[in-house]
Amino acid sequence: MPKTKAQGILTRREREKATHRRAILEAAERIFSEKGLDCATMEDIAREAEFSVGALYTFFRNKEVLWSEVIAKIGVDFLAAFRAETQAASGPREAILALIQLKLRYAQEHGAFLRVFTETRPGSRILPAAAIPRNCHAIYDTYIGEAALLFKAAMAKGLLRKADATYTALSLEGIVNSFKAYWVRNGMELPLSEQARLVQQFFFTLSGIPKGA
Amino acid sequence: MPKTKAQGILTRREREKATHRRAILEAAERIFSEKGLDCATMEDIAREAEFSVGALYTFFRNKEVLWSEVIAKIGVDFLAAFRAETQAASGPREAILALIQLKLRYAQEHGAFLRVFTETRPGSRILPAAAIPRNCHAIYDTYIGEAALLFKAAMAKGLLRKADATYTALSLEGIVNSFKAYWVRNGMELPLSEQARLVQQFFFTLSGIPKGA
Amino acid sequence: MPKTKAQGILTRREREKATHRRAILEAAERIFSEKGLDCATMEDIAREAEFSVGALYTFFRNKEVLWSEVIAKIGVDFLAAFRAETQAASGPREAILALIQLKLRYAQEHGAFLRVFTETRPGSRILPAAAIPRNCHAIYDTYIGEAALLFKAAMAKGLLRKADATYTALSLEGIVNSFKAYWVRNGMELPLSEQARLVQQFFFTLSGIPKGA
Amino acid sequence: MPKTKAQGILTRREREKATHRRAILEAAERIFSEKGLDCATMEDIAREAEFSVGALYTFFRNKEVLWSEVIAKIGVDFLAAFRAETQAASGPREAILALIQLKLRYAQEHGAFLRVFTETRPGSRILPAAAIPRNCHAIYDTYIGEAALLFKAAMAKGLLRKADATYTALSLEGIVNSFKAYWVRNGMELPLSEQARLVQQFFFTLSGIPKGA
DNA sequence: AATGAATGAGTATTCATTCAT
DNA sequence: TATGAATGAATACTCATTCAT
Repeated sequence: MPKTKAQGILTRREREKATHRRAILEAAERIFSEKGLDCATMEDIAREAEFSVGALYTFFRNKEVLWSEVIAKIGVDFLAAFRAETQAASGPREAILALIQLKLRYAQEHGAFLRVFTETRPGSRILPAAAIPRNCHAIYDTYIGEAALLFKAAMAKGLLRKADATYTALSLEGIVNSFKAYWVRNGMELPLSEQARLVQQFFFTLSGIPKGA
Repeated sequence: MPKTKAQGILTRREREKATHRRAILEAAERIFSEKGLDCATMEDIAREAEFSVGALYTFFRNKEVLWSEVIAKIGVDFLAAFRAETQAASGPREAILALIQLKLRYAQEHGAFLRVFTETRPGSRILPAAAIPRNCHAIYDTYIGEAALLFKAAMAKGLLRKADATYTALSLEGIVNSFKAYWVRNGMELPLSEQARLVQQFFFTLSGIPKGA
Repeated sequence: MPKTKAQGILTRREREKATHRRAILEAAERIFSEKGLDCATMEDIAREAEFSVGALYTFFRNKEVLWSEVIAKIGVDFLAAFRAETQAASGPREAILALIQLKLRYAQEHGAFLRVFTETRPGSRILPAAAIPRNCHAIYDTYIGEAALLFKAAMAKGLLRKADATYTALSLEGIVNSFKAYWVRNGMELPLSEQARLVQQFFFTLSGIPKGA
Repeated sequence: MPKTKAQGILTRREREKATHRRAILEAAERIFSEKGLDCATMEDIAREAEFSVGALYTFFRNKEVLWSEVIAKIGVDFLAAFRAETQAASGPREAILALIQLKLRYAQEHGAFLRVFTETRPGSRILPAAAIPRNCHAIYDTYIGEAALLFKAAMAKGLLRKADATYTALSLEGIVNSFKAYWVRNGMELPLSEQARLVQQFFFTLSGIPKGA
């Protein structure tokens, strides 16, 4: 039994354990985002993390749990970044641009992962149920809800045409995904800033209100 | 010894073979769209098709090929339907509505399948390469190209704001996908017609040009 | 689908399948009786049967089922042999001798297997429940019940002291097991006939009624 | 530096060590008798003992050794109890009853453990050899030898029919085991005293000499 | 001595694919 | 052509054992 210690103070042992856990999670994310849940093997992940297979199971009960934690981590991180960046923006227009940039950056860095949040079917032969999406969907819905508020503000300011805010948020989601996939499929390696510019320009052309109107 | 036959005339043997092939393809589509490439087993498909596993291999070299043919079939069918329905439409506005309805119907009937066409990563532990998407991407690109022409015509008629036609096509794609996923995730079982109405209304609110402008 | 055939007539395919199934069952029995349920591996059994591991699963859903079928087979065979041999005996005394010989022979040939029938605890890390013994216990109880009738007849004929017939049957069971284990532990390799003679002599000394009484 | 100490006087350290060792042994017995050698894990035992896994290895080289010590402890305890209780008995008849009670009590408390002493085959995938039984068999043989003397005395007193004393001892062993297993299998939860009465009555009916003979 | 995280060999099970009939 | 039994490589997960602290 560990010796008594002040609360909140982690022993070296505990700090190390936390570090290792994080390392495994990060390795898992790299492997999963490269191969997907089914194609990634626990051995792949162990090798990437430079741990033994057994170690993975010290931290995560099984592959599904590991997957689910990876997903949740990305979702939580994304939500936090979304809040931070939109609040830091000087106005609705800038916040929308920040959102576009964020989505593109995450799509770039986390591969097919973001898609998981909008996935509507099982996706694993191990756990046939859709247990994972549950918590993910909640995070995603929160994000969409907050994004909708942002669009509402933009509409109030006369930056966007008036329309249902949630559907507007979903529209931007869909447009970013669609454009991004198009660029990847066609091997167009535009810099992120250019990608963001294109999406923004297009979105405002579509739904923006012309200056002189 | 097969009897000599006029070209274009199929023997009973050949007709049967074609029928069997089609039956397997259809069974495979049902199973794949329910379980996905990795979770579906060849035995599942054989059972659904009421053939033996061996029979599957007489028609399709391996699982990947079968998958790829299923995908291609859907793509080809979709493209044909797209052409038929847009050409039958009385004008660009009606053609766009037809396109929306078609996409929603396919999403409904073919589950996550359409997503495959925009998929940018492997997806199977068997053939890790992205060999499949190749032909699929070609079909998809053709479709996007033709849809772009449709949007160009709509812009020329003053129905839509002027913008890059391809990106406009991609936008509609993204919006339909996004909305559809949202409805599925939230268990909203709207009738297809209502779904189409919502998408259309929204798309035109976004990028349409008000009557009086 | 196999062509229609007269009922009860097996095709070559079916005959072969039955043969293979039997071969696997026999190999499994050899391995299980040498190593026990937990120590025996499916690969051991496959090697012994000269089949692939996969083949084992064509016939038996999993290791537990295979084990359980092996057990059941031995139990059923034993019961059949018990009935055949006791009915063939010229009288109760001879029937009891036949029973003793049979038990000793089975103990010899099937190793620790018979013990399974009297096992009262789980016995496998795979299936923690005691699902297997269920059917086995039924077979064993049937055997004990029929053996009791035999002892009742022997008592009626004045060959054995009067006592509860079931407990008498259990007593003989216990004595045979105990003696057999003793001989094995001490490396005494008596011929079966001698083993039977010793048990019989002892059992009748214990519970028989002296001629002159 | 350990302080010098008189022989036979244990330091606190040594006393504690002995206590811990005993605690582990007892925990191991509980777990082993519940799950058996193969199904019990070192972690199960550690948890039950409220020690770490590592601690188990400071006292016992490996699982087999721990198992073997547990077995030996039970055997040694049993032998001691057997000697104490039979010597305390007022005569052979009472001693035999005490023996029956003792065996039934041990069977009750130690589950399938006693069976191990008559086990004639390996029993673990770890150490495939039969190394363990060695010492156990010696203890068991000693017990059987001493029990035989007891039966010899009973025969001399005219309480039992004359027969080989060792086989008589083995017979009682077998009868107790057989009856006990029968009761457990059939869910009969007789009190120990009733169990003992039944065995005793039966044993004497079988091999006792009627009063009037 | 005690801890418990890390190791990695071992095993049941699945499933795409082949091939004799 | 069609069958389906047989193959065997692949993989998630377990657990005895070690060892740095």
